[in-house]
Amino acid sequence: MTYTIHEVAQKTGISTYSIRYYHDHGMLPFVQRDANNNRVFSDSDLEWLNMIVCLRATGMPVERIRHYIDLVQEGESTVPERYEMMKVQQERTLEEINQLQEHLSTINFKVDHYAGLLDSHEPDSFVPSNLRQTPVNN
Amino acid sequence: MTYTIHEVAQKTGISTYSIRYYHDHGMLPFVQRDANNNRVFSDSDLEWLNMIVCLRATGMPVERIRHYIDLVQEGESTVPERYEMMKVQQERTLEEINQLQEHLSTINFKVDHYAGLLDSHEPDSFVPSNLRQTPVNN
DNA sequence: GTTTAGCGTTAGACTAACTCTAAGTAATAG
DNA sequence: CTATTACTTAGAGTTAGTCTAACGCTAAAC
Repeated sequence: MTYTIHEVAQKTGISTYSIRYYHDHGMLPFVQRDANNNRVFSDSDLEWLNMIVCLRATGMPVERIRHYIDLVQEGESTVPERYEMMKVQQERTLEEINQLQEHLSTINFKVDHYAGLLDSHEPDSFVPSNLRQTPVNN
Repeated sequence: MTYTIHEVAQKTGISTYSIRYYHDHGMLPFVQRDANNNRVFSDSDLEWLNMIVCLRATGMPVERIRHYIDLVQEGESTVPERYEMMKVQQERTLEEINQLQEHLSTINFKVDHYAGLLDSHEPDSFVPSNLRQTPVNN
């Protein structure tokens, strides 16, 4: 089964711009061309693309991904380096998730804060008069 | 208590470049200048900076953050919009964490895969001869 | 049989959010 | 009094796209 660039974009949710960008930067070395010079994607190219998306989304720079893909093509002797790369990425991603969770709780706090403010200004809600007009920080 | 830009960079882990960038783009409207035109940061500026970092790290564009900070300065009447902004950010961050967790399991899989490969090539490990030299995909 | 619509191509301009460099000022140290 | 240090600004450079313009090929419409 083969796909046009637009079909790939549809299937993966990645823009055609990005797909061309990845291809042009050596991250999709197996993509073929048809008689009309159009890119032809196979299922295995889609899998590669998914891997690229995974690595990008977890913060690996394009240049590193390119290097990783080069390593894969060089064969089994590069497994140790690939292993190290993936362990680094694993660590980085765990760290990133932790940070996001911390940021999320900051945001949760803000949401609750604003919800409280809005609630206390609902016309129907009762607020003791000595609590109205409290200074709102932010 | 006040701080120089380098002290702030140290305290927060944000580069002086970024701090100036945020200030220049209206996201730190309360930062003062000393007689020598150098930026002077207060503890409350540090808190603002932390909020900026939180919003940036969870994917809010600089322009939106600026807008948020403008809203805060406009006073209580903008609480509903700020509430909506924070709820959007909350939702987006939850989504982002979920995606990262999915990507992490892809990476975990790779790590295990490579660990297995390395293990089976350890000189001391026993591998039945009919299992050696299996084709390594990637 | 031409023309026009549709999908693809490339080269290159544009953008966001930094990141860095260069050139300048002002206080401080020797 | 000069040298170093800490800051300033303007503007160039970088990354990872994103978009536009100009063009090619094919297929359907007139």
